[in-house]
Amino acid sequence: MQRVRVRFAPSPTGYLHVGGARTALFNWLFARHYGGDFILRIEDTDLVRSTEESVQAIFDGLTWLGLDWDEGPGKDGDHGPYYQTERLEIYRRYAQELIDKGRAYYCYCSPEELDQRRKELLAAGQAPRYDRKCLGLSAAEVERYKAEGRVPVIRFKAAEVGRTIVDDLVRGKVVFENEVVDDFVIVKSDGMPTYNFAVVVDDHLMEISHVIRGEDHLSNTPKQIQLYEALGWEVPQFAHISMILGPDKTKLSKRHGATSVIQYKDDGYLPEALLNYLALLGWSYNATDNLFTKEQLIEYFTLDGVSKNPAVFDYAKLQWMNGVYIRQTSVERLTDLCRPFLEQAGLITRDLSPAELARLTKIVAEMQTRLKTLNEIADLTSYFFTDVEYDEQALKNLRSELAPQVLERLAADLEGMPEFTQAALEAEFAKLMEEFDVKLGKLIHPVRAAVTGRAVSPGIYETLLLIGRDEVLKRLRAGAAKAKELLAE
RNA sequence: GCCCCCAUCGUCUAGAGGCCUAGGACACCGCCCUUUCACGGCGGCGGCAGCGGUUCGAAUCCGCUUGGGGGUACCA
Repeated sequence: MQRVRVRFAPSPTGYLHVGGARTALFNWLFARHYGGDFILRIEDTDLVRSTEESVQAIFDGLTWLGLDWDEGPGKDGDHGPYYQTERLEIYRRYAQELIDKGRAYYCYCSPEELDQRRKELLAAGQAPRYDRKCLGLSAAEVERYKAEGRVPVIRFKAAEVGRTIVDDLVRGKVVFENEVVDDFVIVKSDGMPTYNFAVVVDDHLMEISHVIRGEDHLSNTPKQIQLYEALGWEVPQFAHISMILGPDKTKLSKRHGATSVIQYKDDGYLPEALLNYLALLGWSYNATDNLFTKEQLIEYFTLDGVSKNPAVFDYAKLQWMNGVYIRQTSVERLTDLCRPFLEQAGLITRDLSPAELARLTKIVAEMQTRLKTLNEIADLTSYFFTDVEYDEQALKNLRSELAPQVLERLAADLEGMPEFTQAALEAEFAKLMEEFDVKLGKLIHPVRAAVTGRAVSPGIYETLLLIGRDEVLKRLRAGAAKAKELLAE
């Protein structure tokens, strides 16, 4: 078997989309599995839509996911350059070769004219294919067009009979009648190659062995195969993976939720979680496993496991998986990951003293089983850093005859306690349980409400300890006052 | 319009003619654990799009219908 060389070839016209990331991932896994090369190529021939920021977004997204490339921008190999706009001379050469071979020709039809004729054909119920008006242009006609100031495109002279078969690794043999492919443009009037042309030239010159890409490219493949054949080149292996859909089964887009890889980072997803989830969209290893490390994915990934049906992006499952990875990671790393979110919420500062960091780490540890995404950390832990604000449920838990008594009594006892420890707290609550003759829960609910302003928090002892004695006393007394106030109403 | 792809629980999927009274995961619903919320454990709900074939036997093969997706650009 020849050396495996695959590529991810995005066009830099926006952020890195999760669909693109999934294509990159499959290519990357394929390369790593077979010990081949993963190449990154930037398809920036659309001068209008391509931007520098988008190129950076692609780098950032891939890097965040840990998808490193063996050749590409910033990593020169023997097959560069890796930006198509830097390869124009190459495309020009092969376009000329096709013209010389009689397999391509200049076309002076304007977009407006083409559009009109296309509409006419459509209206007549016919396939909207190019009518070859410019195929046999005489020298005089060419001169006339030039005099009119027309700038030509170059069209490929497609086969008119027979059929082109795409032998696809995931879909099997797909047959296209050649009569359905018309003389498509290979070089635009601005001198840029079109996608179908550049992709063939580059994939050949870069010695790509397998073209793994989205299913939206399947219909273009016969054009590309005809180009390979006209140029006398070997056709690579194709594998078209299905699309990623939104919950309404249409192509995934912004209105379905986040589609940008970096958006997931900003929303508090771990890269390994997104990676794992993406791997499962359209690929599976066996009937039972869902969780895979990157190493396992590399070991298990083959095209056999790729399914043909489109996959709906399931935010709920991604979220569950993110929770799994949050629980799996170390508290230290989790703390580091949470810090930017807490900083952004204004709950902590960028620089923390060792004591502050130690406390933060304990707080994060308490949240580890409660987080689905990192960005939840701020809301879940705000009362550890700021004054309490009672929410509705907390107010309810405070509104009882027992509450003020319990809170005041507890405050008094805690103040005089020799040690503020979990054991001491447990003993104290046990004592109060007897004194007030109530179950533990009856005690805890108002205390939690007073101390956190919430009905939900970590275990009460852990919470009290993390808030600290002085602050606890303050909050208990404030809570007692609030409770009385509520009763008076 | 024409061409191509796809079709198993709500979702991702296992299933490559008898192992399927269709398995797993997420979601959902119960129960257990429990000071709340999570986590965890246990259980439940729920599907082979329809119709015709082929076969002793079909989720699995074939055809049609229906539904969804993609392409049909001087976008990629």
